[in-house]
Amino acid sequence: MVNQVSLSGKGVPGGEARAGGGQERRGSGPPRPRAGYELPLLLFAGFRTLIDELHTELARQGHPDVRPAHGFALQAIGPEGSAASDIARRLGISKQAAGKTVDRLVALGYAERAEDPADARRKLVRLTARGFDMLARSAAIFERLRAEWAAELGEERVSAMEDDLGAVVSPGAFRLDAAGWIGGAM
Amino acid sequence: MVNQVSLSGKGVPGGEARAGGGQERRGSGPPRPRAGYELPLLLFAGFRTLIDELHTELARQGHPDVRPAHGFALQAIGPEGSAASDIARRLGISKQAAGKTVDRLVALGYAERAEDPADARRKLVRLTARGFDMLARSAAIFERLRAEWAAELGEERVSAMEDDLGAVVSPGAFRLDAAGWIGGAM
DNA sequence: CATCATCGTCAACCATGTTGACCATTCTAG
DNA sequence: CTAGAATGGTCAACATGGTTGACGATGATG
Repeated sequence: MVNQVSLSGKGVPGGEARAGGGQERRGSGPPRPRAGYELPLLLFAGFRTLIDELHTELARQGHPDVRPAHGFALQAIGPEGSAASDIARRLGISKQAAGKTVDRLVALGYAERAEDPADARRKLVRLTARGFDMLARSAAIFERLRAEWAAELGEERVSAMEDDLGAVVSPGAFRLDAAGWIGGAM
Repeated sequence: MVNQVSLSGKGVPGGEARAGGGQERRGSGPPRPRAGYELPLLLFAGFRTLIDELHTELARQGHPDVRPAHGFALQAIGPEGSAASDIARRLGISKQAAGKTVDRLVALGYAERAEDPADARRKLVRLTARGFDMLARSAAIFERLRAEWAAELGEERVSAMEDDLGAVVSPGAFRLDAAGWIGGAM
């Protein structure tokens, strides 16, 4: 009755059949489309694969305490620094939540707060050298991971995936408020 | 220095240029690959787009209180029902957390607990009629969403995306423990 | 100058995870 | 058969990352 996800096995719906190369796919069976529920799972699994590898590698390079949510927040701060309420707007969360996240980043040594001489209400949040280091390493690691996918699938297939996703993704989905989105109060 | 995500705009990296059709992409500029950080963002945005539309539609069809995490949990219970500790293993979370999630699903009317006659320790968690209804509607909605993507991009492009993701995704990433993964204690 | 908007923060709360501890039950070796 | 180990469920305490509501301090504007 219900289109049940193949859990309880490890069950990548079509993934275990071709772990090695990347050439002879599509050509065995009939071209029946996959079940609709597999697409979101595959997208999430792809995202998660990249993020997990990123953080494994970051941990190896001296950033063991960063969580995915922190990376998003660091991106939201930006090289120029931001006020907490700007961060909140960019992440799509309340300014109180942004304040707590900044607290956490400060505690981890990735950001610091400074007074804004132009406006005594604001407190500018800036990346520390460690924050910049983390961001630079992240960019390099993402570059490497994409290159690995391109080596496996072919550059034009990765580009096609990016172009296609860019075409169908709703603009609102391109927000940084990944954390708390899944289970949260939406 | 740092490969900064284009936030603070709305900034789908290459998405706003082609919101309508899906034909004339690839052919304008040089084929320089996108920056590596865009791929995970696009994958997540794709996932999120599908899930957001699913829940918008579910809300319209009489399931306004379901969260993405609940869908995962219902899938983990399965049509046959499961013990809480099985659910925990499938979701990759502690049995205590699974118990709380089940509490929530029971409170929402999607699941119920029953004694297991064969083992007095176990308590079988089963879907209610409402739970089955939600799962069936989810499957139908996912089917429709995939068809929309196929209409926009072409069936072979969607299939290619699925095949390619299936090929590069790490098996461990295909888990149902999406909730809490991003910010959590990993 | 009075009013209103904005910035940051405090407090209380919710949802989801985590460990550790515990009891009841079942399985398994002797 | 029984003693000990595994297993299943739950309670309690805590962390994290959200939420709303309230509020003081500051800045902008009539």
